[in-house]
Amino acid sequence: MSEKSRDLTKEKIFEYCIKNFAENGYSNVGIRNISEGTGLSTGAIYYHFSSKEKIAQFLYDTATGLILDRIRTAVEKTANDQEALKSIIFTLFKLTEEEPHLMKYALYVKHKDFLHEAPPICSSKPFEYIKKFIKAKIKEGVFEDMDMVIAASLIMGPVIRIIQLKMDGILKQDLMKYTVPLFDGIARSIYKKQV
Amino acid sequence: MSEKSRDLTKEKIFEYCIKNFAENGYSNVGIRNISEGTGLSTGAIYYHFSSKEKIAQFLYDTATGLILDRIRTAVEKTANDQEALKSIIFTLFKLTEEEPHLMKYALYVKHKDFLHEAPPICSSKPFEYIKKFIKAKIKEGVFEDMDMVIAASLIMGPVIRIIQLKMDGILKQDLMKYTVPLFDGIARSIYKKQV
DNA sequence: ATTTATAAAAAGAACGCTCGTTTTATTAAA
DNA sequence: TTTAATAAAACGAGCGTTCTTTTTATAAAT
Repeated sequence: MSEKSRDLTKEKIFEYCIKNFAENGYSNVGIRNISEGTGLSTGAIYYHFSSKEKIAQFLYDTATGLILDRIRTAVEKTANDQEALKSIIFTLFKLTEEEPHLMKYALYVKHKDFLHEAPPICSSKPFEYIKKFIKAKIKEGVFEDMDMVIAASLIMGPVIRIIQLKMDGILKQDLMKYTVPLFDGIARSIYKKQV
Repeated sequence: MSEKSRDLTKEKIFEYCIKNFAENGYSNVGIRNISEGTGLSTGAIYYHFSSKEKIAQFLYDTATGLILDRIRTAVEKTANDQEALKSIIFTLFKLTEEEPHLMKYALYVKHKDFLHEAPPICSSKPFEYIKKFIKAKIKEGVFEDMDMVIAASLIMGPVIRIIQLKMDGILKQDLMKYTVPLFDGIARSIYKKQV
């Protein structure tokens, strides 16, 4: 069979699983659920993934990869430092609105439960990228000189928190509207005072 | 049997479950695990809790109650506003160091997966209390006037984030040492400028 | 162009195991 | 003697996975 067919099937599994793992929890979604939801047989699923865990692994890699791509593209497009951080926040908010399942999977699903090799989400590709970004800004003197742990928490903490509020259904409004006020708040805590 | 005996058994189950649910995930801890871990039979467990879900419910109520108590006590002991927020942060950090399983259970375990009645953790007792606290401070003019969602995220986001870093094993150092620098950062973003 | 050979892909029944729970029996306390 | 508490075996359902069979696509041979 063609490569197209294989990719199509894998994509079907990806689509269904990322949605349902995030929504119902990894343990609450069985192979038979996936089978029903995708219209594939258990045999077909096991032909493409040697185990349920391998599906989760594939989801994890794909999801973190997609998020990283979006962030990197956003940063590379911006000219100045002030805009870069704002752009990261905006991108994450937009991604949450556009692909809530992707974001839910990346932030919520307890990967440690079933992915024994995977690092905790805070050490995943996108977060590592942002960490490097922060470190560079401190070195350049754009951000106040402070402990990396403190800086990373002050910057990403509020962003993740507000995303979770949205994903929990507490926040009904469009996340993107919060970009500027949240950025302003974060900026006060980390940007160097211009005396 | 005496009430003491009943409470002792319940406590044994509580101790074992809060530790293992947080560590291994609700679905990965079976009744037989609990039985082995506590030295009780499945019959004994089901005599005290009519279902596994009821255990989780009990853990949730107890854990959030304990955290709320600690926060409330801390706030009530402090005299001025500046100290109150710092005290909340310190208390949460201390609690993380002293009772990591309690904190892990409260922040990590996906309650929605099995507790269909329970609110998301951000709407639990401790968080509601802190929300009220923030709202009051804004009204009093201590905190800058801003959207509640923004304020809550700017304050609790970094705190939760740093706690998670510790619980993930990324942060090795004592959390309490981060109280002051983190508070200072948060303060810059929310306290009213004294012009 | 049609047939045939080969492997990829999918189907679906079956297996063994573990789960949450129930049942029945036994022990300890009042 | 009656009830609270524990023990342990048993039940049915559902799980992840494997196995065997059938279908489908691809390419070479006629």
